[in-house]
Amino acid sequence: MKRKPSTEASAAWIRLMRVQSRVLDCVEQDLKRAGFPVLAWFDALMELSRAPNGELRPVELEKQMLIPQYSTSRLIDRLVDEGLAIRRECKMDKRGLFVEITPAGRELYKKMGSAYAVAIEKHVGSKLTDADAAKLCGLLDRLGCACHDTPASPAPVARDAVQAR
Amino acid sequence: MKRKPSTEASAAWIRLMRVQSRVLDCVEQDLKRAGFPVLAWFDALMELSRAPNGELRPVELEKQMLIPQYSTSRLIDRLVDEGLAIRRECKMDKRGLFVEITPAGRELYKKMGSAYAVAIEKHVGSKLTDADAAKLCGLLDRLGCACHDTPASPAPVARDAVQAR
DNA sequence: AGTCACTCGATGCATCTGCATCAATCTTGA
DNA sequence: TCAAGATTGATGCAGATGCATCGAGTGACT
Repeated sequence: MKRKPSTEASAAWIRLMRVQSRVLDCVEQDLKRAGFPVLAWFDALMELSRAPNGELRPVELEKQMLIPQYSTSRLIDRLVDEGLAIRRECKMDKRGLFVEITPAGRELYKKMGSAYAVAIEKHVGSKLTDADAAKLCGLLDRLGCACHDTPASPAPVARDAVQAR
Repeated sequence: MKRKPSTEASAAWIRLMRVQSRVLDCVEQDLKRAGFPVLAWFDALMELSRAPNGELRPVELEKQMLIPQYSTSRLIDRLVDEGLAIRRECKMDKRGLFVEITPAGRELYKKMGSAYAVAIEKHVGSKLTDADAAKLCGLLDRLGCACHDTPASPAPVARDAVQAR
């Protein structure tokens, strides 16, 4: 019944953990050295700037980013503190609110996007052929069926939220 | 000019982040539900129990686990607090010390190992053939090497040469 | 020997995270 | 209509993490 994991499966697990940890670290360090905030901020700004009117309910942001509710709440706190977003009243549901990206937020999003693209190319793109990257995608998808991203996406950088731990 | 990452590379990056986050979460939750501590403890106990005499210098542990120095120091604190390891004097180098796994540590390592193996099989092994797992290993390995620090980036600050650990 | 640069491990501090819980509001159903 | 329950977002608290720095010890060079 409970077959032991094969050596191949174990090896894949170990590499999955180690390689992502290392690659994430490299990318985050590159961005940090360039004076940018953590990737989670970028993800949030991306979701907001894609949303109609540049605004979202926190609960929507939470679903997009796959992070816990309290985490969303505090992320919004920080974005608001930095003037990258504002909280707006939600008239339809007085429990809730809207978070709207500010011009400063859009500007940071844009600049960060370029640096991010460079970092991804440096730490991922340059090490794999497109065909191998596609193969890697296929294999990874089988491990986590929750990633329905269209590879045919025309966007330059990550068009989907990048999970920052 | 900075070449943009291909869509394939971006997709691979996104999946690498999301899938590992998700799989790690699944495995950690399985272990937590069974009453075990976090995986970092297991990793440490594994390194210790593999080492000759069941003891290692913190600096060695740090290299094996790829975590920062202070993180190692505090992980050892917790292991010692739980009676899973002890700190021993190091006569060869009075700056340093040895960390030695205790019988309780070995026992936890063993029990946790079984649960861990089941979880890996469930969340990784069962989803890939051995051949595919091997292919995945090969692709991931190519991402793992050398994150060399090129200060060639046009970014503002290029201060410390922080090496990713 | 004396100096200087370096390694090893610990720790103070600020921040971040996970967990539990809260108040306010909405929805449901009798 | 009103009570019961669910949903939304915030927060107090404990523990974890990142960063910088410290003190002790080592090793090399003069």
